[in-house]
Parts: sequence; C-alpha cells; structure tokens
Amino acid sequence: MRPPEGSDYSCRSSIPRSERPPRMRGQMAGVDLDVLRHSAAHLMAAAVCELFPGAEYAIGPAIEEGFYYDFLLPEGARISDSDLPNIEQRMREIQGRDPAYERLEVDRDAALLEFNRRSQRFKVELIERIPEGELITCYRTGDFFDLCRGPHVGRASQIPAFRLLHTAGAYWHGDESQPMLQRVYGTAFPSASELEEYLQRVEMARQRDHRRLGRELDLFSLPEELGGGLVLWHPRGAVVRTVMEDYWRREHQRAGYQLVYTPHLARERLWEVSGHLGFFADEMYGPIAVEGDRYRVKPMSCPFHILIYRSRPRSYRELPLRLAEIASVYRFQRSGTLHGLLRVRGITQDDAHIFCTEEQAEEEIVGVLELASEMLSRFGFKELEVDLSTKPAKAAGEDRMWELAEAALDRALRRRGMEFKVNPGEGAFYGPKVDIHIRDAMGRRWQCSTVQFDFNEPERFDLEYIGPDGAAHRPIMVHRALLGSLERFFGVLLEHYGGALPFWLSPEQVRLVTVSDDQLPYALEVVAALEARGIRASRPRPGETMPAQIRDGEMAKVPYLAVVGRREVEAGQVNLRDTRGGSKTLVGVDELAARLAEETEQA
RNA sequence: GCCGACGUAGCUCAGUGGUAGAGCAGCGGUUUCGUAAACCGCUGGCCGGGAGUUCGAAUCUCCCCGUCGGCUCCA
Repeated sequence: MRPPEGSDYSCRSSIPRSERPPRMRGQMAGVDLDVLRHSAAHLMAAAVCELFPGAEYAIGPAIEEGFYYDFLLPEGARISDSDLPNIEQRMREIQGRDPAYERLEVDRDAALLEFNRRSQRFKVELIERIPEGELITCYRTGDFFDLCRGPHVGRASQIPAFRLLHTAGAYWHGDESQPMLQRVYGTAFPSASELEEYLQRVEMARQRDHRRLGRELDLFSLPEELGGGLVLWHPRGAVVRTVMEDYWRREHQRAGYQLVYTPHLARERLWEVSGHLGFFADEMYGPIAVEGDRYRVKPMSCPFHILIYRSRPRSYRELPLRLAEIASVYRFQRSGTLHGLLRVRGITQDDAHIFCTEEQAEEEIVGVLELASEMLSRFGFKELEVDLSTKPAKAAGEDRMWELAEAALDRALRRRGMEFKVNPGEGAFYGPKVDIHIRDAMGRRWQCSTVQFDFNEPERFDLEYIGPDGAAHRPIMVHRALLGSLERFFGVLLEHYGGALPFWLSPEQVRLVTVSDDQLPYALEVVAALEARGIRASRPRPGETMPAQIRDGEMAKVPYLAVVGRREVEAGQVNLRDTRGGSKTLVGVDELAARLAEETEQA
C-alpha cells in the first residue's frame, strides 16, 4: 500500500535535507563544535531575553550546521530577519561583559520553583518529564538561567565567530496542536575564517539549486498558473528525461521485466478494494463524477498491475512475473511542503511489481538490488547506504510470511555484499522493506530505491497462481522503485552535477562555434555528421562573435564546443574545447564522431 | 495547514506618498571577429490580485493568491 517510490514518504521534513552530512559535526581544530554552538545558542537566548523582556525560551540545541533556539515572545512581539543584526549586536555586548557559563546542580523542587518564578512554562514542562532521581543541572550565564545538561564553554568570550542566519516558525515538540514558537537559527565556528568558509559554501549550494539551474538551463518550470507541485518539462529537460527513460526501459527489459501502460484514473471502488481509500486517502485527490460513478486519480500503480496479473488464471510456470511502468501518479501534498522538483504533486514513478513464489523471493530481491546498484552507479552514485526495516508493532500478514520476507531481504543483501543497517520495527504495516540512499556531491543523503514486500494487497485482491500440485497458492508481491520519482531524481542529479550533466545525459552534447559566419556551411556539415552518429549536436548562431558563442556555450554547460575557423575548414577538423576538462584539441570530424559515440557508450 | 519573510520587465535587482528605472535577455541595424560578453538603437510593466486610507499609492492598512525559509537534529 505504501508507495514504492522514494520521492516523498521517506522524509519527515519538507526538504530532504534532513539527511545531512556528518562532516560539520564534532571536533574541529581541537574545539568541540557542538559545545561551542550550544553555548552560542545560550548566548543568543540571553540576548533575546534582554531585548524582549518576558520571552519564554523552549529548547536550543546544537545542530548539524549550527544551532537554534525556540522562543515564545510576549503578546504582539515577533522576531523577523531584520532583528537578527540587533540580536547579534546584543550578543557581542554580552560577550563584552564576558559572563562565565556557571554549572549548577539543583534538586527538582528548587528547579521547578525557579522556573515557575521566571514564568518559563516550557522549562517547567521539561523538568516534569525528567525521570525521578535523575540529576538536574542548570547553567547561569549572567542573568540568563537555563535548564541544561551542558557542557558549555567557560566564558562567553570563548565563542570566537557566530552569525544568526534566519528565523522560522516551529511547533513546540513539532506538534501542530502545540503553540507555534519562533525559532532563530544561527551558526558558530572556532574562527572567523571558518565561518566565512561556511557562508561561502552555503552560497555555492544556492548557486546549484536545481530550481535556479532549471530556469537558467531552460530545463523545466513550475509556473504558478499551472498549480503547485506540477512540472512542465521543457524541450531540453525532456531530452534528458527521454535519455533516462530509454536507459531505464532497456535495463528493465534486459532484467526480465515486461513493460506495461495503465491509465490515470480508476473507479473509486478499486481504491476501496486496494485499501488506498482507507490508508492513503489523505494523499488522494477527490472524486470525479463519471456517468453517476465516482473515479479517482491514481496515487500509485499497484492496483493496476494487480488487475493485469489477475486478468487470467496464472500458472507457477509464468512466475516470476515482473511488470514495470514509468507511471504518472498524483498525490496531494500540503502546500508548505512542496519544493521544486524535490517534492511535487505530479510524480513520475519508476514503478514495478514482482509477483513470484515464496521460493523465488530471495532471487528476485537479489535481482532488484543488482539492477538498482547498476543504475544508480551509471548515474554517478557509487556510494550507497542501505536500510532494512523490519516488522512493526501493527502489521498485516502472517508471522511466517514476515520471517520469510525478512530472511529473503537479509540474505539477498549479504549475497550482494551490501552493507546495511537494520531498523527494527520500521517496516510498513504490509511488509518489510529495503531502502537505498545515495550521497550527492555535497554529501547530502537522498533516498532513491525502495524494495517492499506486500502481504496486504494480494490478500485484498485474492491473487493466486496454480502450483505444480494443481492447487491455488497466494503469490508473493514486491513493490519496487529504483530512481524513486523522475522529478526528484532529476533534481538531485542537477544539484549533484551543478547542472553540468554527464555527457550521455547532456541535452546538448556538442555545440558548433564559428570564428566568422564564413564557416557556417562547414559547421552545418559537421552537425549533420555528428547527428548521423546519434550525437546531440547544435548549430552556431550566425552573427555572434566567437567569444560570445564560447561564453554562451560555457554557460549552457555544453560538454564540448567545436570551434571551426578557416584553418579547421581547410583541414577538415574542429578545434574541440572540453568545457569540463578545459583542454583544447584539434581533431578530424570522423574521429570526433567516433570518439563521442564511444563516450556515450561508456559513460 | 501553521509561523516568518518575500512578490516591480523573461532573469537579477534599484526605486519608502508626487510622471515606473538599470543591467542582462529579446528585437532591428552595423560589425565578420581565433577560445567566457563587439557596437548603436528599439521594444517590453494592471509594481502578484482585490478592497481601503489619501488630492495622489509600487510605496501606508486589510483580505486573498503565490514563492521562499522552517515546523524535535529533544534540557
């Protein structure tokens, strides 16, 4: 029932950057960064309390890239980004007074009394949640007094470099029924130069934001007239997508999958039978009236593939049956969670369902893992991280099936030599699963592939096959997606490569550049020769100076610029500028075509 | 959905109550050039939408729409 795709349900927070690299954490130049940042959070809270008397402070931990602190401000007050410089200024003033971070062990009653006296309801609540008998510690920094486990730096002056970054709303305990607090994010480093470096890194990440690249490289758009979370693939983006899909289909056919097509709508009754209306209704769009009947837009493909399976009696001889489809599905996502291509409502899922016998399950999983590794590696993701999630407390299906499926996943992973982490109880209610994550060039972690057993739907649709014994048996069903969603995978690819896609995926692989318009006819011949070899080559723009053409080509991130002037025309060559490697080589046209065709092959 | 910020030309942005601006892109012309921007000119705006305040609103107020940053990484 749960979607076999990695695009959406895997991430708790709106932006999959919850899965961040560990590299900024821990020790740095002999200073514990977490301690430094946690101390900076206290310093900030002290400043906020001075500037906004009556502010209540909630929690203020060190996080991956800095720290935050949550506040409930007095009625009518608010902190906006424009207040950040003032708060920073006040933090520096406090540093000038250089208070110590003074650790106090207090007993529960004294702590409660103190925080009640200070009207700090969140701290009171936190104390009440501390188990009886556990040591309670507080820290005093000048006038600021906080419940805190520590440790901290000795004095406020020992925080050499900090910067407040932005504000946000955050629910107390992340719970929508709780009050909305104001969160202030900041970061701190042992030196000004490290802070500067960090800020530059953030700026670099901004530069390679896929939404920006999508516009600059004319790949896709998400116009607001169209509606939130819906993507228009422009011609250049569509070229990339076509290359991805062609590759995907070829690999799947080679791996024994059969391709199918299914519609975008189905009668509501089908979604009742499948259980989606019970478990997934919140993410489905409302009914569409059709001749007195109700239809729903599909959020997943599984019921369709099941109907194909069920279209006639099945024999054990035709198992495993692997049905694959690059399918458009639509899921409602709250507007606040939409994010470029990374979280959309119109999703293209690279979906497949495997129907097999119990004995075949392990072999099938091995096959899926192999295909996933191969495809992800072809796209440039060699480092994979794998999670195996097992039976949760509430689960459908017999224990015997769970044991069988978990064992199949475990053995398949071992056979493939893949290291993995077990997440006990994290499986879907309908079956255990394996998720594969990739790391991009900036160290961020993304979920892509997912392989999920499903004991629920075969039951609901009463699937069977006739075994060698002549009796009916229930097949095993496995959902799996390898790229997750094409939208999201494309977004990740773009950011991973900073827009400079590998040659085989490049929307435009070679662009001809002329020294003057005199070489136009020759340039067109070269384009034709390259196109004849299946290379995506494009003609020069007449009337442009050569430096302008070079610059345009560089900015469009075309892998190769083939410059032709009088000398090249005479020699039947091009002067090939490699925009990635920076080299320039003279090469004959035939050789160029052969070389580029080969480069597509190996990738 | 909720909190906050933002919304001015295709893009990046300036303009804080008094005639809507710049650069790039686009279009037209001139130039025909050897590895990241030739030169000149022109077009282009319901200042996100609606209501209000005002003699006068891109600018102030309210509502709506959209986008962006976030919404436990637990003292």
